[in-house]
Amino acid sequence: MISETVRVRFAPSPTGPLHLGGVRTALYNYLFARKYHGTFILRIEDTDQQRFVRSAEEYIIESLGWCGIHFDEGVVSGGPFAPYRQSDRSMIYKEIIGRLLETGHAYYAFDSVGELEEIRNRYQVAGAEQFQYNYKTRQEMKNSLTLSQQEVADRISTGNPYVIRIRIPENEVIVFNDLIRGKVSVHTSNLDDKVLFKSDGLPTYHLANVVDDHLMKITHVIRGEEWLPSAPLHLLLYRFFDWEKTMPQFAHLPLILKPDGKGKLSKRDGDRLGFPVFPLQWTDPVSGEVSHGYREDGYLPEAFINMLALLGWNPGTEKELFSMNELIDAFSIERVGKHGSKFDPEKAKWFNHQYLSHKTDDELMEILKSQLSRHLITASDEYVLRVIGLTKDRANLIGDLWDNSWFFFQSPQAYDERSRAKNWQSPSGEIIRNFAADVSEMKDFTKDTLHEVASHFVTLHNIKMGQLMNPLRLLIVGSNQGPGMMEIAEVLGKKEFLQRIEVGLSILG
RNA sequence: GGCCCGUUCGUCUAGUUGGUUAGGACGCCAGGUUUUCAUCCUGGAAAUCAGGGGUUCGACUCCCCUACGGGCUACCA
Repeated sequence: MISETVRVRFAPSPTGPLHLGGVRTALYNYLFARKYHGTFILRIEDTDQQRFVRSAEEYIIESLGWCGIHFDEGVVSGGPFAPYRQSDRSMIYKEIIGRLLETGHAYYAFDSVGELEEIRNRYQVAGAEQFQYNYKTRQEMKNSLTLSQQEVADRISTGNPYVIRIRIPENEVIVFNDLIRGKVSVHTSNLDDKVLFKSDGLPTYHLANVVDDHLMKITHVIRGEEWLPSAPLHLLLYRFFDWEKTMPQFAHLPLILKPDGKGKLSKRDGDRLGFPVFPLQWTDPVSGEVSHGYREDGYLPEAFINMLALLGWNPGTEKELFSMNELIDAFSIERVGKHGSKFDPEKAKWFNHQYLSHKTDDELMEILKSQLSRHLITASDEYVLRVIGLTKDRANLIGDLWDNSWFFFQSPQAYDERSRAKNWQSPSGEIIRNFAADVSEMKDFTKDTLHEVASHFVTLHNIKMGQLMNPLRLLIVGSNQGPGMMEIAEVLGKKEFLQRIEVGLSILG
């Protein structure tokens, strides 16, 4: 089925940070391209100068790079179809739209934004159906269909702002085959005469997208479901330009929905429910507002990608852990689901836990060391490695490495109130004091010998192991967390161990 | 409102020539391991396959209707 050389593109609009859904769209395009040994292109669709955000393009590139999604052609590396930024291609669109004007498939329209708004209002007040600039209404509007040729020429030459609209044919059914949904059909009477060229001299998405996909020899358009309703318009454009023979195939991806409630996932949901919606942290250049990112929140890119890949696609097997190469191998557009998926932040955490626990101790050591340096702590590799061995199973996020092990590197600054209330009883002080005395006699300070001493101690004093261990942990760690008490003690060493007890006793009694 | 798309455990999903005890995963619950908290292991609850009609010996699988959900309906993408 896929015989020709595959060329696909990811074509984001630099209006802000790329969110989860955008990353997934990029990912599916990337997997598809790699799977068929095709070319993957990054095109920047910056035809909206109102919403343009300067730092967005850089953010998008950095995000996808972090994810391991790399481009063969595009704004970064260039390529045979440069330029890849639509604002740098405006001459191309300007020239090409002339063909549609000549063939009568497009026309000039002089109705101002204000006039249009007024008409929409009038329709609404009258309780009529929503106003559409279409075959029914275009005869009553100010455009090159209703105005004399002379007046049109005059208006243009005197600088009267205008747009160029497509002239949607009447009474026709547009049918196309979507790779994910199968046959989709729309009657042209439901389509409106969309603006192709704005009065600012730049094309709209619809025109630029079709022109560039054709010029860049795109074979498959894999994009979000929000484009499905306008796909028939795009098809018409291919026909009017006489590009139908090389028209790409379409695949419309279902959307990613909010975890709770209804609607598509938005930035607000992340803030509200406490999970990142963006791959990287984003600082809004205007408001200065900072949004969380998966990278900064401690997710591994492999985990993030794996999670995203399975949100809307599945391999048909029970395997769920996939490296990028495995994804490329297993991916197929036919196995992308048709319906939207609610995003589950808990599952994202689970994926991260999986990837973290599959890392080697050496890899984790490097990560923890970088966290240590941030806390101005230095420790030998050997020591960090021992700590990793004891704490790595407990981490979900990268930050947990430090959160679960900081007490190996510094003594507790405070004693957790709840642990204290639960584990520090009146006899605790005396128990610990006596135990510390026994420990100070020890020559061989290992977890095994400590256990022996502890067992002996609890038998002798006729107490339960917990009565010794729990308060001990409180003094050593500061709360009721962490790996086995004696394992911690062994790593800490006798001197540090006894010192923490001494300090703790002086505070808690 | 109109148009388009969709609908299997709470969530992500398997189920592709119609015949399955409707499978897995996350989460949840219980038990085990443990000196704590996690991890880990074992087990469990959890879908009348949105509802109703057909077609058929037989439908989650095919058709129709309804309901519900989502998207679009800008000189935004």
